[in-house]
Amino acid sequence: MATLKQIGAELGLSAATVSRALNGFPEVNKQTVERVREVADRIGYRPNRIAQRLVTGRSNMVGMIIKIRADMSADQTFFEMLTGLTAALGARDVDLVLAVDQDDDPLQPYRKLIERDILDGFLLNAPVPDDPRIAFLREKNIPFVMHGQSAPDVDYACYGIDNAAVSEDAVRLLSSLGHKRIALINGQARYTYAADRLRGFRQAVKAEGLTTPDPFIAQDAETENDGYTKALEMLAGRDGARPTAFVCASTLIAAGVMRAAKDRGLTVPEDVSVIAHDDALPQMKAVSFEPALTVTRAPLRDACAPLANLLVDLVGGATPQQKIDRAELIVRQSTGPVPAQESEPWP
Amino acid sequence: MATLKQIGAELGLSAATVSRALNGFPEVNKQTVERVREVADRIGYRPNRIAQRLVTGRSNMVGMIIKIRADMSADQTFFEMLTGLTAALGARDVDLVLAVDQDDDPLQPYRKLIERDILDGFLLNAPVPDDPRIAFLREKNIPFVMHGQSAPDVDYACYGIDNAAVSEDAVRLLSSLGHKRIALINGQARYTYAADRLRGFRQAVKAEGLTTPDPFIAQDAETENDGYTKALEMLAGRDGARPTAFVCASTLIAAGVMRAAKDRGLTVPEDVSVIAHDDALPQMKAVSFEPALTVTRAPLRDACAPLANLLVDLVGGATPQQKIDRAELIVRQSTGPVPAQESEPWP
DNA sequence: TGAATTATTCAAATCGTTTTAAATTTGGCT
DNA sequence: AGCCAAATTTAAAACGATTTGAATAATTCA
Repeated sequence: MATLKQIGAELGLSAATVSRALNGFPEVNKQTVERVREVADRIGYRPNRIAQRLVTGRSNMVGMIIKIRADMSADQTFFEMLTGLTAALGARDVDLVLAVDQDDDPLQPYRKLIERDILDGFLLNAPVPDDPRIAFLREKNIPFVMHGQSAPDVDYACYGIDNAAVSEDAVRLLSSLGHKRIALINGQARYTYAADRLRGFRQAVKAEGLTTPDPFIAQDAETENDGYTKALEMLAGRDGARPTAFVCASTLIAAGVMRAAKDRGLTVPEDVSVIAHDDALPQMKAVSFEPALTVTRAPLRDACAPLANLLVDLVGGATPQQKIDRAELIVRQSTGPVPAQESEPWP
Repeated sequence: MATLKQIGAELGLSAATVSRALNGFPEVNKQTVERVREVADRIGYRPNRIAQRLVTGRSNMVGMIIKIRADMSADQTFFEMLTGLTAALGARDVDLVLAVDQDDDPLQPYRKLIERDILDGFLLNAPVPDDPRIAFLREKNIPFVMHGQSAPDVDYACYGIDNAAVSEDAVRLLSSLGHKRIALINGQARYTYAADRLRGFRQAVKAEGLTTPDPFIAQDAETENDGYTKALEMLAGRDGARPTAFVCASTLIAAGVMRAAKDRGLTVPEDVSVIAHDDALPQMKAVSFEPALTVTRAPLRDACAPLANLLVDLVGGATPQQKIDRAELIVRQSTGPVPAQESEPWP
């Protein structure tokens, strides 16, 4: 392996000058920079990361803990994030070290990795209210960036979408189409994102002068089948009134809802409108639904670069920044005007 | 952070002696070792990995590339392996760096990580015949361990199970129960493991004096639904004869096969016997099948420690070792004697 | 007791880079 | 020529561990 010293020897320069030349310091003679670059290229010089890290005190590695659910099912979103994050971090010359959370104690894997003492920071995801990881990492003074946020106003670095607005946009659209009976099939209630969606939903429903009775708000839906069974139940109705519109936590759930509608002999969007939040996962494309699905869209992949950059900057000494984007509302064919005979609010 | 020098200063010793004391060198006075240990414990000394790595030339990190399928679906087995591998590697003080294979070129992610020059070796999985990664890594002289093997006899480090024997055991069991019409629903044909299973199946069928016509050998089954549809097809029979037994690549596929049998009005094991290979994934437990599933069992989790140890040893200079274990045959209730009226070979 | 071992310990080099402080060269100006 | 400032380069220290070769202390043997 080529070293700075070797390059220096070849050119009659010191390692220090070579280092500066390659790192673009302004005080190096332009011709010298040229010559150094040329030799470095020729012999294929690559800086020794370890040496670099020893002296800078940074490792250029960040960690991420994967939380595996009790049933060990693989999280579809995980690969999407993993792909995007390794690419975004790689662009800034940072590597991702993964570990798995298999304990009951959510902090244990962080402790283990911190003890190793080779990571510059952590990427956190799936925040819950009062997430214990935040206090823990903060106390240890270890940089981290959260995907999403554990509460509406936080002062740690985070990036995510406005989940309350996601529901609000959906409800407003449906209300403008005349819908008065809007159901929600929400995700895992323990996560903050779901709490935010629920809050936004309730607020928007109220703001539109409507109500949604509890039986028509479902929590903890995950699979297509969850969407199917919950929608089937809801479509049985109450006192002869059934929801005319569904707000779904994911396109997967929306698929289940649409299947339920079909099984009940209802068509979308003539009888029932369906809108979902779309993480833009490759395997569940909203456009290829029949009819094409109206969504609030915020590709998970788009979060990767901001998260990576936020973290790398933070490690570099920047101050923690919060960034909350708004999901895009894309109206397609799964939402339509409320059917005339169903345009009354809940009895 | 505590350093060797600090400990030495406190005890009036040189850093060199402290280093040796902590690393158990024999030439250090026992009392000295005691005193050093005591101080190190008290101030919570942890060796600086980076410094250690600079001088030893090792990084104590190994890489693994995750291949994501075209549909981006998460591989169920991946999390199981990831969990076990991080634990097994961690026990030997090694970290796992992950990257994602998203290119058409299977070598690209390896190139990128190698270029980074921070990894001691690689863990490979899902070998295919003539796997290009082998020649590539070998040429670059980078240690690696394969989970499974790309061909029957190889000279690189690997650990796996005897996949030909898996099928042979299954066929032999079924044959001993009188079955003459045995079907195979195999996994992804492009992988070596599936080729081995097919080879073992054909050999065993022949050895038992039987045949299995091509329509009753299915390839590329992955999901429960694949198992369902392929079994449904096969159970329609040929010239009035249907398979009396199924050998399945996974418990998931077996679940589909059993559903298909049920839909055809057949009961397991009275009308149809089902045997599967069981990777012992937590979400698809063979014992909780109705009836409990007969399997060849080789927990994926059990492969993690051998793989980790093989690789760490290899990095440490050991010679590449091949280890092939035999899966355990566990007879439960899903296999039984062939029904009397179906005990004839294919017409 | 003195010499020869043996058991401990130490100073210094090493790994390859970055960075500080000092030294050298260059150029401009009087 | 002489002097000052700017431009460029260098030597050396630093990061924190391991390891080599040498030095010192403790023991053994004659």
